[in-house]
Amino acid sequence: MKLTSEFYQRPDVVQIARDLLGKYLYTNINGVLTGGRIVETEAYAHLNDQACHSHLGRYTARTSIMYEAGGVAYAYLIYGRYTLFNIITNKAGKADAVLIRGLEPTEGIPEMLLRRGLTSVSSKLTAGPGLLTQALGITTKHYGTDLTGNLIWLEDHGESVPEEMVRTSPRVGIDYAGLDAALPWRFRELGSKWTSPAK
DNA sequence: CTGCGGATCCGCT
DNA sequence: GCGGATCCGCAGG
Repeated sequence: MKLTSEFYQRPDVVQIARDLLGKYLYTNINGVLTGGRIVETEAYAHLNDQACHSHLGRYTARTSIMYEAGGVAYAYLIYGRYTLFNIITNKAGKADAVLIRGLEPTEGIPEMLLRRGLTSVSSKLTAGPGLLTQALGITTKHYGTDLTGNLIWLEDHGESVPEEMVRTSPRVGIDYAGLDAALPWRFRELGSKWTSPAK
């Protein structure tokens, strides 16, 4: 069943990031259904989380959508090249977000391969926040899309992810066959800035 | 108006 | 392991 606004509007963004593991993300772009199972997410908390775009509490062209009630898409361009897809959570005015970092492809694989310019399924298909958006056809045009609608949405298939498989906070992920690259190389603590790899 | 740096990925060494 | 690609949001003057 489709996730509802009640799911997205809960106050604990880390818990939502955790709960999103094992859920399914779908798009229906130009009549083509594509989707996959979520295996890695990352929580961004509104105030006092220096890695979060809304952490200063400012309302700008890019961050305005973050202040809407949970259940809308925040998509933005990074490095002039990749679109990243976030789910806005919490109540209106509480600008939390969850970045979707990794998917296990399940639906519309031929179309996703086409969009990615690949010929066979591998970790190159959807193991990374900038890769899965390309596979799903998500662009910055989808900024603000209602996730309870029929363009981009999430489903609960009743699958549970055992706690011992989960690495957590604020980045949460599970290991699984075929997408080893989904798991991280760098972390930050919730509330901190990014730790630059080499700079 | 200008300048800077980024929630990334890929290819080359 | 490292640099480059290639936009744009945002801050500062």
